Amino acid sequence: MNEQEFLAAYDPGAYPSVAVTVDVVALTIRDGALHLLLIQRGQPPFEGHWALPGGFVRPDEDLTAGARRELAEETGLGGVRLRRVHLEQLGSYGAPDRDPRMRVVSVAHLAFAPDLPDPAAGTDADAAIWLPVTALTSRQLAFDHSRIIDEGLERARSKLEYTPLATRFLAAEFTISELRAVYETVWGHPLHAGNFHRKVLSVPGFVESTGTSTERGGARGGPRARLYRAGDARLLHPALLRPAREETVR
Amino acid sequence: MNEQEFLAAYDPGAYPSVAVTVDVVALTIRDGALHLLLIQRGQPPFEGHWALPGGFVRPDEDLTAGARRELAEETGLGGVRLRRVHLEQLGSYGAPDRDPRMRVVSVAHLAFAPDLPDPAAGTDADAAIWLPVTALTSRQLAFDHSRIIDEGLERARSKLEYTPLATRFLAAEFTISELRAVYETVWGHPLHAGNFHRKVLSVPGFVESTGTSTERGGARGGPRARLYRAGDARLLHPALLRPAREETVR
DNA sequence: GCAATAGTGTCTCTTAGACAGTATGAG
DNA sequence: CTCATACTGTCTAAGAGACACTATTGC
Repeated sequence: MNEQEFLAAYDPGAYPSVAVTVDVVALTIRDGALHLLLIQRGQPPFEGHWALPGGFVRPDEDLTAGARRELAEETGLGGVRLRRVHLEQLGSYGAPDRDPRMRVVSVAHLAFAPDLPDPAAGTDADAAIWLPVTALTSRQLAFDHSRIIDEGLERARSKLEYTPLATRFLAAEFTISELRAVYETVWGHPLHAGNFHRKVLSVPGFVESTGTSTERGGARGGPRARLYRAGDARLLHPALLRPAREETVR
Repeated sequence: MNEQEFLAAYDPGAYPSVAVTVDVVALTIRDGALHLLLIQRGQPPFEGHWALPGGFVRPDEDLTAGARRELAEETGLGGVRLRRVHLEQLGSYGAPDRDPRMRVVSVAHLAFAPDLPDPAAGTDADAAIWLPVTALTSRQLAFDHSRIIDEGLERARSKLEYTPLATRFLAAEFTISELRAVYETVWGHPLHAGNFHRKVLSVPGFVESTGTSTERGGARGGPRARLYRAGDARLLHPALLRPAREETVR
């Protein structure tokens, strides 16, 4: 914020120009597994590789608005269903050599979506799919998207601890078991059903009862479950902490 | 990531160009109060207003490297002392109208520094000061820096809960009381000395004993305090949670 | 009937926090 | 001496997690 800016006011070419993109790590749960929205690149560089949905931020749109637009384009979603998707900024990635063509700073976002239909092919011809995150290791991802995804997944795991955002993976009404399945899927390990149940109901504002129950019991038997919807809490207190593993702490 | 990019590979003028700056919310503790590094702008827009230190990211530097460079320029720091400063990315701010001259996306960073000398006037002629954060309300800040500072302060308060970064506000060796003063200053309310003491020592890897003590007791009497240095933990487990206030949760 | 599930009760261990108490050392 | 401070002991309440148990449903 010095002379350079002053000059820039009169000569827009005097500042170092950078391309800014928005990318989205969009997560959903399908068939009991965590899935990630990816597109297959149709052009070089990284032609044929998988990449995060994203694109250049437009002149008149905010960063988060750009991310929401990109998500809408790739999923074919709109209106109410898109509004149920949680979207937050994840971080910016701007290593000078991350794109071989030019200096690109990517503002990555993180999205939590309820189970969505298969992506409609967007305005562009790139193939888009929901890919299980367990299948990621064998894929060659474009740019530094592998790292962005890693940080997005860790953010997601962490967010489930202290926010009620797990409900964003579910329909408007859900059972405690379905909510538990979200935690188990995102955290990757089983939880104790009874303790989880009591814990969720004890956190103020996490869920509120609808007064109704499911029409049927579980697929393999069991009583009908009560239905809940998301409560008004924005933070969980006390939080639902993952069991701490020593290796993550040091 | 579509045709536009493909074109851009051949015509660097085809993508929407944006200026990218790095700004730094640099915090330190002086005289028992939390201080923030600000510079006074010498040019329009917002001439005479206070602003965060920052500037354009250079073509061959990473975002965080740019933030560290800006911090070094404004504080006159270098070498070992700069390396003791904690620096992390806070978030990016890119509302289309945040800078009246052109589209600017700012990648904000958050820095925790031990008590530093008064800023040397940097390469530019802008005045730089450490301002107590309590004095911020009466100041007109440039751009959206007021919001960036708010989010930086909240991030700082939150980070003290689950990371050992409070030690970054202190010298390499410190007493438990000094550490408690950091928490009290950043969180803005007093803590129980005895319980804090026991809690800090019980968290694995938070602090480790140096085996030495201070030369003198406190200014108003009392025994000499043992000295500690930062331990090897990167996360505190269990965390030191702020007492939850209902209004922050809803 | 059998097996799986929803939901509740109870016990133990850990932790947070309130409070008290002792030793030390500056003024 | 006085008093603030460093540090420790003890008690209580809350919460996490293990385990057990009942009731309900699909097959």
